[in-house]
Amino acid sequence: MAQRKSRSDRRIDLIEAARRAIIKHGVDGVQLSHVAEEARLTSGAVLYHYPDLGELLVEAQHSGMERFYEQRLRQIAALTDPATKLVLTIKSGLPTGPLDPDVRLLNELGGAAGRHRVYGVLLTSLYDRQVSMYQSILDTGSALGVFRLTADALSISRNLVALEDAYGYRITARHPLIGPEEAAELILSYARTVTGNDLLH
Amino acid sequence: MAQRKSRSDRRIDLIEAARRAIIKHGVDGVQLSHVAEEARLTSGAVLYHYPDLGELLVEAQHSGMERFYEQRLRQIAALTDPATKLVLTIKSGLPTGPLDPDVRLLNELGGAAGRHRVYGVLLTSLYDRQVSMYQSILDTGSALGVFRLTADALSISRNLVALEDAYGYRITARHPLIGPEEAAELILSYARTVTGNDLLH
DNA sequence: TAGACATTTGAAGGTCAATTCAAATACGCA
DNA sequence: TGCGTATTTGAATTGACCTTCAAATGTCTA
Repeated sequence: MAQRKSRSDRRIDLIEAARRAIIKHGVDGVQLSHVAEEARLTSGAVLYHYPDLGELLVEAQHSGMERFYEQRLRQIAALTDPATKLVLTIKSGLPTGPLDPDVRLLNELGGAAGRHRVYGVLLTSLYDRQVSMYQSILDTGSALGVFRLTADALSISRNLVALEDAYGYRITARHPLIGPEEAAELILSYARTVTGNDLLH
Repeated sequence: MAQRKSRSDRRIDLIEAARRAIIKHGVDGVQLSHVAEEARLTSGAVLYHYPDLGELLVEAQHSGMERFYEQRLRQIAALTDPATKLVLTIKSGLPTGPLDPDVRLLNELGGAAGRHRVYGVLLTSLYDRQVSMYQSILDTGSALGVFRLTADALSISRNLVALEDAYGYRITARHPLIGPEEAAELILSYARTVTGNDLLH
């Protein structure tokens, strides 16, 4: 028998198991048994904690997104220079490689968002928060005279997040010429143009 | 009984039916019965033409992509002015709204591309061709002195396609503030900066 | 240590989808 | 018109998954 765990501990395990299962089989392909296997439990045990698999999947996606977002915030929290901040933020939005689990998970949502309203809402809220993140960096840099923006900070931020997203897809799809470094360079090329800053790294 | 059709006609029908089914249920959620229903046939009839559902789905995605790409080429074929061409190309890469079937279909691939190599290859090849499309417009405009590029045409093209992709996702996910017009404006704002052209439309 | 309770298992059942195939049906062609 | 063949149906089989639940097992506490 698998190790017994408290309700809350087990739920955390199950959410992680669900994340792995989604990455392997897709939001619309995951089965109860996949999650059970990832968690090293039987289907019955999973059902005991989450009578509705759909709810577990939504929670898994939600927690995955939060983790991704908070990681990004944490990475720049200590920094002060807007240019350094911007460069690091761009890099933190890209997968480390085709197998990066966080980005893989987010990518699974792309298609599902069009079909399941919940996922659309989740994805939209993540996008908006990431935009705000960039916007505050750009505004600060602008106020300090480090950046000379060629367009409003909101539009630039929206484009920056959009670029991250798209290259995330390209990288997980294994584009032979575009990996994490190349993608970062492409986004930086945009960022340099619109900020008028060299953005050295 | 459903109308009898020739092998080739029925296969075309089935590919269209599969496209609709994928949009409704996702690549990993489609079932034989879904496709049969869309085609107004029984499962047996579908199996008679495509013994392997997986192959039908790949063909459906493939043909959907080709159609999307050729539509775009056709739209700009008659135009001569690079600026007009660029503007129209940008618009033709965006969905008409959250329900646009072509973009919905493509979006379904995003997640699957990380799991199924075939889909990754398909998606990558579409991306590369779209990049070439932009690149040729930029090169021409540059040669004519209409565009004054702030970076190499390849990088700009990659970013333009990336932006289209990403806003396609935002729109199908029903972002409350970003629709087809707003997305076009955002991409145009980038295009204006990097081409030094007003890109009026 | 014993009893109570929470968690997990494993088996049984029902449902649903894929698959197979013989029979029916419609079409092309002699 | 009638024969032969390609296409489609419908029913039967099989297998997979979900769901339920009684029993087993571990943990906590009195």
